[in-house]
Formats: sequence, C-alpha cells, structure tokens
Amino acid sequence: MAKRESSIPVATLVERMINDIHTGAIIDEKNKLPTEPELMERYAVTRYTLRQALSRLSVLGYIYQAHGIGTFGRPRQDDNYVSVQNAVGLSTEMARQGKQLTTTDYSIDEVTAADAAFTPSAGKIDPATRLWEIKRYRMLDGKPYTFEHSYYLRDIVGDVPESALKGSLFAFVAENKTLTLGFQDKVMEAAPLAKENAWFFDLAAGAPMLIMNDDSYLSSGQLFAFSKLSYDYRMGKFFMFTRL
Amino acid sequence: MAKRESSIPVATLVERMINDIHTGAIIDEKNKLPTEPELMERYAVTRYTLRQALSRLSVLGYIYQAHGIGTFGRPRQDDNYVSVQNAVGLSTEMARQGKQLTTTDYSIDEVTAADAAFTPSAGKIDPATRLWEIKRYRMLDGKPYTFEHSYYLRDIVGDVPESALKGSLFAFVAENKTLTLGFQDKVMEAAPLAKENAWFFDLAAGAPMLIMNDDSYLSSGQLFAFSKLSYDYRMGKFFMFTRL
DNA sequence: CAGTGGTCTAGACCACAGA
DNA sequence: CTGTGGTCTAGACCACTGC
Repeated sequence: MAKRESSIPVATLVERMINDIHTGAIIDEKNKLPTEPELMERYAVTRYTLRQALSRLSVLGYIYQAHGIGTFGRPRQDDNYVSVQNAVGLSTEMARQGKQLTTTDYSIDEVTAADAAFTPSAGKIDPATRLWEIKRYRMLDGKPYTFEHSYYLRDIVGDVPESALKGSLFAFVAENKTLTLGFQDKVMEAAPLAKENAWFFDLAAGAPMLIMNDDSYLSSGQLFAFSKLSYDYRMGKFFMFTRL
Repeated sequence: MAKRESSIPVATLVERMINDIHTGAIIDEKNKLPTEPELMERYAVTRYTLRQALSRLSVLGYIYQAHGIGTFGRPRQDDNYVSVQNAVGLSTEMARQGKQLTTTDYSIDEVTAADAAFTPSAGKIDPATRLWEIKRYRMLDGKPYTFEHSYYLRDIVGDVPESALKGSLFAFVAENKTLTLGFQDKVMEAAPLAKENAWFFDLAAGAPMLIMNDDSYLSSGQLFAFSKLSYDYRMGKFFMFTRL
C-alpha cells in the first residue's frame, strides 16, 4: 500500500547534509563521505531521496561522486569569490563571508522600457512596460565595490521600500509571498570604466570593469527585473562549479 | 518481477528532446511542451526517466517547469555568447555557431609546478608536479580573440599531439578513453591587458580583458589541468543560466 | 474541482573500480 | 569477486494553478 512513513523532505536533507559536511560529521580525513546505503540509514530516507539531495549538493559543488569509488567532499570557494550559482543576493552572500556591503548612494525613478538605458540581454520587452529604474553605489568593507543599474517591472514587484533600496533588493522580492523566484540568465563581460562612474571607484576612466548582466524571471517564466552590475576589477571575482 | 522493457537511456532521451525542441516538434506556439504523461507516452519512458531528462534540460536552460502550469521552452543564447555551462571546449562551441576558431601561434614546454606562472585558483598542487606549459594565441573569424595560458599534468594526459595543440585540447582529453572528465572550478575576472600580449590584440596595454580561470578535474577528483584564458573584452562574453 | 508538476517509496538491474 | 555509484521501473501521494 506504500504508506507514507513521513521521512524528511529533500530540502531539509540538503540543509542538514551541508551542515554535516561543514562540521565534518560525515566526512573522513580523506574527504570521503559514507556510502549511499550508510547515508540512507543515517538520515532515514530512501535511496531516491538521498540521491536527489546528493545531486543538488553536487550541482552546487559541495561534493562529487565517483562511480565505483565513492562520494567526496570538496572545498567551497565562496570565501574568496562571489558564487554565481548561490542565488541569494550579494548582501546575503557577503554577510555570510563576514563582509559588510553598504549602499552609499542610490536613486529610484519611474521610466518605461523605451527609455531604459539598456534592455534584457536575452528576450524582448514591450517598450511600454512600466519600470523602476534603480541605481546604487555599493561599498564592500568601506571600499568602492560595485555600481548597480537595474530595472524592476513595477506591475510585478509593486512599491519598493527604502529599506530594500539600501539593503537587499533580492531579499525584498524573495520574501514577497505572492512571487516565486524562478531563474536567471546571466551574461558576463568586461568593459572600460565609464567617465560618469569613475568618481566612485578609485580608478581612471577606461580602467577594466567586470560586468554582470542579469535577467531575472519568476517561476512562472515572467521577467521581473534586469540589471547590470559593474565591479571594480580588483575586488570582483566570480566563482562557479561545472560538471563536465 | 520488474522485467526490463529496454526503453531508451536518459542521455539519448535528452539528445532527442533537445532536437525535438529545436525543430519545434514538441513546442507549441506559446512555447509550451506537452504534459509529462504525454511526453512519457511519446518517448515510451517512465516518469522517472522523463523527469531526469527534463531536469537536465532545465539545468541547461532549454526549458523551465512551472508548478501547476506546465513545461515551457526557452530561447538559448548560445548563438551570441559562450556558454560556461556547455563544457564542450571552445573549438566545438564556436564550430556549432558557425564561427571559425584558429590557433595562430602556440608553444609547449616542460616545467614543474614550482615554475608555473600561476597555480590553480582553488586547491593546492605539489610543486614537483611535472606539467606541460602551453600558450596559444587564437583568432575568431580572423580577429584576435583570446590568449590561452594553460598547464596540463604530464603524468595524467601523456603526450600532446600537435593536432590537439592547433585544435582542441579539450577534445584531446575527452577522447582519451582512459580518462573520464569530471568537473571544473571556474573563476571569472577582469584585468588590464599585459604589455607582453598587447601585440596580439588590437588594443593598448591596460585595456580591459575578460579572464576565465579553469581548474579541470577527472571524474575521480584528480586535477589534470589549470588554465587562464584572456579574452578581448569586445568579443568575449559569457552566458549562463541559473535556477533561483 | 481537474490538471499540472513536485516528492517519495521499494525494489531491480547496470557499470565501473579496486583488491 | 565485492562494493561503489548510475539507471530504471511502477506506483502513490503532495502542492500549486486556474477554471
């Protein structure tokens, strides 16, 4: 009859396992994790659930699995770089690393897509779409770090409180219970520092900038924001993990 | 007795589905795919297998699934940018886009890790490790595109044929039947163009370069190469897709 | 409410690595 | 040969969306 034995859900399992990896509870001196049968018993889940969790950990770079050998933990590089995969927002990511991200200057204006300085990297957008245009200058541990130029679809995100403008726009959207985040397209490039932003960075116009363009979508597939972040090349480095 | 009915494996299914998405065979005018039961029947696979495939397509950005609504196709941006997720090597990726990647100048030398110009972004390496040091200048459709500086572990990859040096080092390793590719750590950054490489690019020293550092591992977790690719900022843009 | 994708169970067989 | 992870089946129930 396949009665539900009420085991823990995958998301919980993933959290627990990340924690147990960090504390070393399930990693031996050779970075090896217990075998799947052992983990199944330890967490009281079926193999399917366990492997769902292992798969997520593996995508995030916490572990890798070697066929016929075993499962191994991996050092995460989040401490030195910004992970492009952990979509938690810059503020949260930096807070986790014990670094302080502050917004020193910001502006918000109402525009239509036709008047925006740029458009989403992928996809199209109706020129009549009403947008919030937000510009933010942000410092990391007191040093100029990034200039953010972003557009949010007004009809979707509604009013943006000042606390979000100073802090985390990402958290503002994520915590809105009527919206479910879906996915992002990201385009990374380098470009010379523009004159109008040179004052903020300790750099001459024309200096290298690392640029990240994000198009953000809800889980329904609806675009809700697109943005361009320019990082001081000396401070901004992105990290990611790929399976071949 | 759960007899095997010999349906197709996931990898095959993924290929077929990508194809059927490109040709429009399983996408309607609203970009919607058939429901899971319909796809199960179409491809004659169980739900598990189907969802494994859908999951991979979704990670690669071909589709997204909206709970309670349906599955939808997405435009891929591979035609305009280099995808950091499709790990097939630059040569193959460009060939697929109908662009010509040529190596105009290259060198290969024997060094030890102690003498290497840089080390893996993550992890450590024994200074005594024997390496191939490879430098390549590569053009895209006749224009200066990227300078590649990479190190391959000699004891793992063995001798590197000249054809691989001129063409695809990635394919050379991938086609070696005794080696199984595993994963990569990637660190992206921007930096000023160094004087010694300015001659190759049509740029002055100090111009922005987009830089990709790769540490490549076998499926056993063994490092086999680490490299640094510098792209002309006007031509090199990276694309990726993330689920939030 | 009906229909969609999301999670979970229990069990079988396959393929690779190493002693 | 044994133990590891990889694939697959068949079926159940859960959770969200829109009518």
